[in-house]
Amino acid sequence: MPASRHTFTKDERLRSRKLIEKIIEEGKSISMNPFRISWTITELTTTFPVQVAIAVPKRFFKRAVDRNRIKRLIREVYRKNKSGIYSLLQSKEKQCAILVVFNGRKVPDYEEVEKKFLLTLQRFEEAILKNSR
RNA sequence: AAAGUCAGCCGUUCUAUCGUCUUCUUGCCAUCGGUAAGAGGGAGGAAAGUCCGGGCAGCAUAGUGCAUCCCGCCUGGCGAAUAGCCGGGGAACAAGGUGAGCAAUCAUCAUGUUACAGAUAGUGCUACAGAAAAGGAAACCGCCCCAUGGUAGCAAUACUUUAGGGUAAGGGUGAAAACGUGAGGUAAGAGCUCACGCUCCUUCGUGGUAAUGCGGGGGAAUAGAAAACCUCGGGAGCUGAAAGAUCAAAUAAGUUGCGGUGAUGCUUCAUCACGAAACUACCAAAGGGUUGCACGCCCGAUUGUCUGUAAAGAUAGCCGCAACGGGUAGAUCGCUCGACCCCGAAUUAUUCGGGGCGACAGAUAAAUGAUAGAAGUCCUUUAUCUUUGGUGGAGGAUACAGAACCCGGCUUAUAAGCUGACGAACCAG
Repeated sequence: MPASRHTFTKDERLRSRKLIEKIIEEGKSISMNPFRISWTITELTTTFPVQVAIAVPKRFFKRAVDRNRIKRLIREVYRKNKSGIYSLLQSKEKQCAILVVFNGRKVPDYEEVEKKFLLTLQRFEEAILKNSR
């Protein structure tokens, strides 16, 4: 597994309706403005340790262009900074399904997303560590 | 002129790094997939709203009515199209020019506008203001008559108070005041009467493919809005890609239970008897279909075996219903070229073959991207030169917006640029 590469292929995306429903029903979550991460430790059908889905609510962003833009920004930041989570989960030999929700009201720029999402990811890693003990 | 408004056209480009979906080729792992590399392709004029019309798919389909939805002047062209667009014409309306008329109004000219069937089928509505807002209703001011009191006057009469009545001409309110103008008439007035005029219906003649125009006769009515309901005419079977198909059987086979039929009546023919054929009814005996509803219509087992003297009964088969069973947000297909044109063949409205024309993203919790830099275009400012311009510097702007089965339209959103129209001044009055 070439963990150093910043890829984001089909298998790294969370594409199963069932799993998403499972996260919403029984997953744990942390919030940190403007992001919210929900996850559940489960077995996946892929060899990657994590599958991610990104959601932007239609309530706050009526136009599809805005929603697409936000999703793409979050995806880029995740793609470039996912290695920490990967190595963490691989060391625990676990797999995880994650749902990222953007709760802001304005379309952010790249710098803002990078700064805040990285912080959120850190909190997420800490939460995983706590839970596995 | 400039700003601006409206309509149409157009809808910037390149490089680097890191990524993404898809097709093909090659290598490796390995077996129908994974992975790596390379090459090709990867949002729009509206992809949007989902407002019309189709293709395609499934289900349904004798027929009629009701409901629901869509369309609404005529004609020619394009078109699959009763959609839409373009051209021509008709009608209505608007503010103008010219002419006729006492006037209302009419004729004509050019321009613009029109979801342009019906408000004279019916029900309801018409804010505010106003006395009154739709049975030809309504009396605030005004006008007139009669009675009565007062003042002035010799008197006629004039002014005036109060009560009753008449009056829709005038004023005022309003988007709109219930036909308009002129004359007669009257106490004052009024379609009360007459003439002319406006609107609608009908009939005859005539021009036009038609919408409809012109002329004559007869009749009726007189506000607006049909984008309030509605009426008339024309059209539409219903549901939409989460359609639908396939993935070992795929809500099948099979099993069980319940109900029914098996075994109704009548007519004709035939026989010693058994029987045969057709019809009808309960709605059959249960049930099903007609996919919004109703009427109506249609489908639907009735064929054997056994027991019994017979009546009848049992059962197979068949029909219907219910339960069990198997499946359940996974994969593949649909899913990416065509409602196009020409020729030939078969054949009778389709198929096959060949050629041409124009297109050629195919994702599925959602690919087509992110970051950095540069160019282009436009604006502001500034410097300079060979000054109606050119060349530099600095700063700013670069819209609306993201495919979701596919087409043809409509509607709405749009920076900058381009094109056209309107729009100032001047002249005249």
